[in-house]
Amino acid sequence: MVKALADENRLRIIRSLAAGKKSVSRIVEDLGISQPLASHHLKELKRALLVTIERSGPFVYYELTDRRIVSILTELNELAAHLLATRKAF
Amino acid sequence: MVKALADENRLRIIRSLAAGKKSVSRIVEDLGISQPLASHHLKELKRALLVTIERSGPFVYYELTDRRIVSILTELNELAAHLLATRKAF
DNA sequence: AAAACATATAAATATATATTGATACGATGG
DNA sequence: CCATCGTATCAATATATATTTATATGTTTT
Repeated sequence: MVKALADENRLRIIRSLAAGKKSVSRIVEDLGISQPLASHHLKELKRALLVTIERSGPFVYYELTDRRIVSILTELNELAAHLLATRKAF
Repeated sequence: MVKALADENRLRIIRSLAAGKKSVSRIVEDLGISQPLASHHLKELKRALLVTIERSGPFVYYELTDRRIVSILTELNELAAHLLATRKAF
């Protein structure tokens, strides 16, 4: 699960999905990445159970399985900011 | 930072350090990994500001910079357990 | 059924990261 | 000062993962 989070593009996808359910093409234009790349990362997120799928016509909508992931990532972000701000040296 | 967490051995090191400051050799025997490998992972954790160093004679003690990382990892673990328990299919 | 669109998969490549084995460095005790 | 112990670094290798390009699959519309 942590590995699924350890990628810039997947974190961006999660951040994008925090606003709600989205189709693949919507994610593609939101992030400005190629469609196969988006598909690949969505597959990884799904494998980690972080997102769920919903088909509707030709569209496939992805949605966060559990919004707790967003708050956990927020905590991690705050911790990182704090560590950066208070570190002694580079 | 998430990348620093995305490794089995590094998670084990953090779990081990949750009990308190430890020397490299202590970590090596705790985890049963080679000394260079432990050194390598400790370096990564340090790079991510997750651990701090303290030298004492020939020993180098590593310590968690901030214990919040432990609770965040606990939350992640609980979320993972929950997602696994409630998933619809494999 | 053909065309158009949305998404997924496959193959190829590139890149990053983990691991091992050998060795260097630094501190300590004899 | 030499030997030893703890730790770090280096080089080599293995493995995993991201990215791209091309193509396949499935759905809708006409």
